[in-house]
Amino acid sequence: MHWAMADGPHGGVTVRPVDPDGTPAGPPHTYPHPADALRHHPTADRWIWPSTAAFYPRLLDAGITVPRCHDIEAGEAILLGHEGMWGLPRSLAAACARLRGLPVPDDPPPRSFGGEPESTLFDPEPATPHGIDDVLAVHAAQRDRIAASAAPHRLRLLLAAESAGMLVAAEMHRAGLPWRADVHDALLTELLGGRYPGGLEPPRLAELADDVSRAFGERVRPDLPAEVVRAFRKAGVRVTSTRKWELQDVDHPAVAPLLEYKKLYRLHTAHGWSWLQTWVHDGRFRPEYLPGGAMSGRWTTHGGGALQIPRVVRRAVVADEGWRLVVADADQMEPRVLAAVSGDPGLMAAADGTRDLYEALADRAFAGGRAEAKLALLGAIYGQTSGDALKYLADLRRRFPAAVAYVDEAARAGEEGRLVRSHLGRTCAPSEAADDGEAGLPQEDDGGGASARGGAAARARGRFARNFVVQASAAEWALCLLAALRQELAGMRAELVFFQHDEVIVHCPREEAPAVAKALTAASARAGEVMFGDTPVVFSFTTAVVECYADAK
DNA sequence: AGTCCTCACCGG
DNA sequence: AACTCCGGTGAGGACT
Repeated sequence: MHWAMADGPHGGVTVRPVDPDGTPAGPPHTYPHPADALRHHPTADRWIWPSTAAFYPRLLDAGITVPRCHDIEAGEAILLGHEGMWGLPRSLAAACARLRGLPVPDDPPPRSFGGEPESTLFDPEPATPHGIDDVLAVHAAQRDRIAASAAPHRLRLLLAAESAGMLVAAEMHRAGLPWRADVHDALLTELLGGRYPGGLEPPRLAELADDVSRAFGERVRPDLPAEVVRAFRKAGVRVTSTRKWELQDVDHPAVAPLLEYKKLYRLHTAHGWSWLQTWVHDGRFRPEYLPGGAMSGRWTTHGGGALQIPRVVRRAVVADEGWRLVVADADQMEPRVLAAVSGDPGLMAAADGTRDLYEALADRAFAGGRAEAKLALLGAIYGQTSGDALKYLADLRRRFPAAVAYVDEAARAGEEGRLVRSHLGRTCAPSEAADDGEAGLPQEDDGGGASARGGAAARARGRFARNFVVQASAAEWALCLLAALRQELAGMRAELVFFQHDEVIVHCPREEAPAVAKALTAASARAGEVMFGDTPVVFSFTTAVVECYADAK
C-alpha cells in the first residue's frame, strides 16, 4: 500500500493511504512525529511526500528506513523540464499553486540535511503549511503528466529512480564516509612540513616560494598568476597563463618549484587542516548530496567538495576496525551507455562482455590501439573539435555509424534549440532558459546578438547537448544501480557511504564483503534490465575490497 | 566591509 | 597529445 505524508499540526505529520490510481484509499491520520506514522503503518511500501530532505532525516534519526518513496519536489523538477519549462519553483506549494491557477511562490532557499552547523538559523518561517490533500492532488497530477508523456514507462522509472536517489543521499549523509583525521594530519605534515601557528604558510611552501624567487632573481609570489606571468616575460619566456599544462613545457629553473608549489598550495588550501577541522567530525566526512543537482542529472554535493577528493588524500579514508571498504568502479560506463542507447550493433557487440571496451574496440575497428580508441570515442562524446581525436573520428563514424549518428543528432538538435532528452526523459534546457533567465551557459551575447558570436554559442550548445545525451543517460543508469544496490543491501550491516558518478563505496564488516560484491553484480544487472530491457550490453564493475580507499585500483 | 569576478585546480 | 563535456571550491583582487 502507498501512503502519503504531509506536515501536520504542531510539528507532526498527517498521513493517508493512496490507491494505485492516486486517489485516497482511507481517512487521514495525524501523528506527533513521522516515526509514529511509520510504526503504525508498517505495511506501507512507498511513502509519497513533498521532500525527502525535509522528512527522511527525522526518520533516520529514529532509526527507521523506508523501502521506497515518491519525492514530489524531485518529480516536479523533472516533469517541468520535460514539459519545456525551466527555472520554475518546484516546491509542493508552487506545484499546488500552478495546479489551481494561484500566484506561485518562490522556492525557499535550499535547506541542509540533518541540521549540521549554521543551517536552520536563518531559515524563513515556513510558508503556509500544505496539507495531505495538497500532496495527494499534486501526486495525482504528476501521475497524469507522466501518463500523457511520449514514453510514460521511462519517465515513471526516472521519477522512481530519482526518488530512490533522494533516499540514498539522505542515508549516505547520515552514515558518512569513514575518515581518519590522524592519518590525514600525518599526511599533511609529511607533505607540507608541518603547520605554522598563526596562519603563516607551512615550511615546505615557504621553501618552494623562496626557490621560485631565487630562480627569477627577484621576489615573486607564486600564488599571484599575474606576477608569475610578468616574471616569466621579464625572463624572456612568453606565457599567457600559469596553468600547469602550459608551464610544464617551459624550460626555466622556476618551473619545477613553481609546479610543486602549486600542487602543495592546492592541497593546503582545499584539503588542508582547515578542511579537516570543518568537515570531519567523529571519524566521518558527511557531505550533503544533491541528486540531480547538475542539469545532466549527475549529483552535486555541498560542503567539502566531496566529489573532488584528491588521490593523495584518499589515504585518510579507512574502514573501521574489522570492517572493509568495497570500492566499485563501473567499467567504461559512458561508452557502454552510448552503445545501449544508440543500439549501434558494432558498439553493442564490443560491449557485450566484461572485457575492456576500448581494447575490444581497438581489436575490431581500429588501426590504432586502446589509447586511440579511447581518445576517439571520448572525443565523439565530448564534441572534440581539434587534436588527434579527429583523425580517428572518421574511422569511428564508418565502423559505428549509429552510435556517432546518435550523438550527432543530439548536437544538431542542441544547436537548433530543440529539446534534447536522455534515455529516460530527462530534458536538456536550451541555454536561454538554462539559468532562470539571465546569464546563460557558455555564451554571453545578448541584445545585439552578433551572428558570429551567435554561431559560436550555437556550437557550444551543440557540444553541450551531444555530451548531455550520453552523460545524462549514464547518470540514469548509475541512479538505477544505486536504487537496486540499496535494496540488495537491505537487511545487511553494510552501508553505502560514497557515490561519485560511476563509483560507489560500501562500508561493511569484513565477513560481509563477498556478499556486497555479489549485491553489486546483481544490482548492475538489474539496472541494465530496467533501463534497456534485454540489451546485449554488459555493465560491469571493477571491485576492490580494501581497508583504505587509496589502495583501490 | 561585503559582493562579484577571474584564475586555477580537483574529480568524473 | 591537448586542453574538448560536467561541476565545486578557495584565494586574491576589483569593485561598490
